[in-house]
Amino acid sequence: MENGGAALSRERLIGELNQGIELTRVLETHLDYASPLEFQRLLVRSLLSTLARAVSIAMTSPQFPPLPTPASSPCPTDESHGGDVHGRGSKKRKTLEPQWTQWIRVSSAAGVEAPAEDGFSWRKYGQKEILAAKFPRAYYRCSHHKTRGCPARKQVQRSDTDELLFDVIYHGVHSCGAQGQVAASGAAAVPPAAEADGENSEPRLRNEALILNFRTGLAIKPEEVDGGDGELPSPLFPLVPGEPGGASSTLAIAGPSGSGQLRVDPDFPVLEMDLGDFFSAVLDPDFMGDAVESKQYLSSAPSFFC
DNA sequence: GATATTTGACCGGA
DNA sequence: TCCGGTCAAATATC
Repeated sequence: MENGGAALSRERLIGELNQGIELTRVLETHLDYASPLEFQRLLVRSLLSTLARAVSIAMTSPQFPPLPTPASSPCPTDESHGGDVHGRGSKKRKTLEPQWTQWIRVSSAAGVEAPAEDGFSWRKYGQKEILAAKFPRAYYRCSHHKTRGCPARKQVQRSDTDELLFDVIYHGVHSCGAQGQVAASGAAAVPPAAEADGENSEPRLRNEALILNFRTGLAIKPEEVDGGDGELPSPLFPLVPGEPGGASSTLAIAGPSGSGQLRVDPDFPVLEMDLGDFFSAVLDPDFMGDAVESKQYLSSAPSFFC
């Protein structure tokens, strides 16, 4: 309750640091691809911006609640803590899995009960009415929770203010390494290109492969762009694959830049860009030559991997 | 029949 | 004691 603010700051800090990791990874990827220097420079700039924000959060919120475990890495290096799986007799262990949390806002087409797939296979294990919320919160865990002990979980809750928006909170990271199993869930799975390269895919392509998944059928509406002065929860977010038939799903980012656009840092307005170009360019270096014009890009790769 | 979802109950932290 | 998170039996769907 009274720790809500500090906890939120901590989560935001984790999110910022996590973004820094992802930015570094993307930068590394694009170094491999000998991407334009300007693009690489912007990645570095985004990285610096993210780290600066992390430092700012840490400095303005000096009293973070102590972490229950000494884990300093966002990656679940050891799943043995608390024996997350098959914990008979202990039905609640929310403090045993700090790892990292990510706030995401996606909006789906009207009538959709839940945000579309985010690249992983989830299994719903509970739903709860939340006191302060109009809509119940749904609890999901990775489908490989039992078979592989994957600790990844997520909470999905419809926004009170906008029924088309969903707040998705991710807990933990996928240790199952099954980012490609979306195909089993049907919609917008692995695009032809990704499938073709799947056999020869390399580790460095993991993020690209995941995000390429979202490029298929993804419709982004750069609409209702309205400035604001709030804080951006985290530019890191899973994307929303559209309907197979082309029905649009809208990706929205909660934050000062409103829906349809991503602003990396309020202090760096130069890094504001259109999402459609952003995804098509950043997430697929092969297309950069076509997509990169005079805009700048940065990473938004979901941080599900270690 | 296998798998996924729903839902009420239980547990534990605050 | 309240409330959020999880379990697990019942139910639905494929």
